[in-house]
Amino acid sequence: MSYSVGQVAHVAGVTVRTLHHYDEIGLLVPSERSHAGHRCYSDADLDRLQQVLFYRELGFPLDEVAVVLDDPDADPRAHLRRQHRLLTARIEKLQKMAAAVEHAMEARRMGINLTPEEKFEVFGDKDPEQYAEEAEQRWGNTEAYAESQRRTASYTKDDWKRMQDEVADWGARYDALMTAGESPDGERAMAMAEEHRQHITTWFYECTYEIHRGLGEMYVSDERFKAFYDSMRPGLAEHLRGAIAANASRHEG
Amino acid sequence: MSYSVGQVAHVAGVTVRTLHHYDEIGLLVPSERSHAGHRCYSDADLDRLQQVLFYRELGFPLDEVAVVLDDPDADPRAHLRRQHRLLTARIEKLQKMAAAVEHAMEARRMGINLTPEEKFEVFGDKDPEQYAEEAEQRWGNTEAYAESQRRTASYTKDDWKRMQDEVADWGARYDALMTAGESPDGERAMAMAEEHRQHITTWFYECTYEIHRGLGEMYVSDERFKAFYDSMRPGLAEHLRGAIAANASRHEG
DNA sequence: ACTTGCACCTCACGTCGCGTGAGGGCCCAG
DNA sequence: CTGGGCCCTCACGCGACGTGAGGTGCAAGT
Repeated sequence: MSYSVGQVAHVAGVTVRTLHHYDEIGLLVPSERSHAGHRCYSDADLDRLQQVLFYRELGFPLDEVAVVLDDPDADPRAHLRRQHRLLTARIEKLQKMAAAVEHAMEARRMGINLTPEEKFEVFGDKDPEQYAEEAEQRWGNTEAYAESQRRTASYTKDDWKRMQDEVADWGARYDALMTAGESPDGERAMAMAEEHRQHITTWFYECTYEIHRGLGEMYVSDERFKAFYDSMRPGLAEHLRGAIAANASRHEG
Repeated sequence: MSYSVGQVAHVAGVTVRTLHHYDEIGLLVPSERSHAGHRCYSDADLDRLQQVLFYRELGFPLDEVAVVLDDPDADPRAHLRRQHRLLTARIEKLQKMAAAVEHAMEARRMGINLTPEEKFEVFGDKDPEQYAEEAEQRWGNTEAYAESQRRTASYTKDDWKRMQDEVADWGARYDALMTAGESPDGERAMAMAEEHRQHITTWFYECTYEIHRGLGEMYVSDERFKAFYDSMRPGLAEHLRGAIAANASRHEG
């Protein structure tokens, strides 16, 4: 029961050259060679290959992979545990990136512009506060942006305007709704929340209820978003958050 | 308001050399040069850099990044949408990998061994059925494995045995529980489910209630896992699934 | 018996995305 | 006028393979 390079390459989804390479650098040396000098991979070799590919997938350089795999006091259980940790960490990171993208989309939708630092927060590889002071010096005051940013905001023309109109119309109706004393978890408020979600979905991206709920929270936690909504009517951000949450609950549950 | 290479490198979390490289290959050419020949990056350049880094992060080769960014009929909205799609796809893939790792852990825990194909399913980059017939020829019948696999299963010795004993003990008590006619959502069954979860957590990895629920489903859907549990007592797999679900519900909600 | 074909082998050079100096210029502080 | 700091342009190196080029072992068709 041993497999040739071609067979291994096939099931593992790698090229033959890759297997040759791993042999060359000693990362995965087939446990046997046939009479004709052909590489013969055992089941144990396949197991090792699987581990190699796993760590490679997560961005480990091959020499480090060799180190972790050849560590004598790491049994298979330890590897599985480690892999599970790495995966969940990775997933979390991507979810943060996704949240950042949603954040950026919302910023566009409202014509709010982000500072350079915020734009790169997606890749959150540094302490955001650490360089805060330094950034002030480097980048000057925020007003400088407000202008330069407002220009860049205009790079979609017609439909950008149309979309803004939709938002304004929605805002006016939400204002009226609040004047009428409607509760956030009332039918009409939820309908407005749903319309809000639809607006995002049609103009930007598929906004799930889960995402929508996250946005609702952001509208009160992020000052600029709060300011944007409260400019339509004081307290609207807070009210909307409730409506979004109520609307999400009834659709999810 | 323009930034030097050093400043840009700092906020973006890349090296100066990287920026030089992107300039060389025409991927990100700073919109201006200072009197002394120094690169001056504008806000728009920063935006572009952010996009570049984003697609790079997701594994795009730089020339393809150039293509998507220079596509004239792709406005910023389209990019954000695309990025969101890519991220969610990526997250899903990682979650499947995590599920596969959990699957592998369960297989180890029970001494069930997987076929080579199954081991590489983690990287699910091919249609599993497409090569099914071919695989039969290549790998021979499953009985051949059953043996060769059983050997490899022995590569943790002492504590592997101890763990097996724990499982056996638990099985005997679950058997008794069923003989007593306990319901899956009864207190005692839930306690056994919780013990089951704890067993996994102490021996393998942090088994959340969500993961546990997934395992419960697998115990009835995957033949070998079902066979393993039903070998303790017929119908145990099904009963356990219910107990796990009930136990998860009371802890989550 | 012969060749055709396939899957394997070993060099060995090419590519991509940078890392890492080497050698030099601009400008401000001491 | 001499450092020190940040910038510049070559230009070679490296990791993880891709991509032929040229040769071997073996089963199947003519």
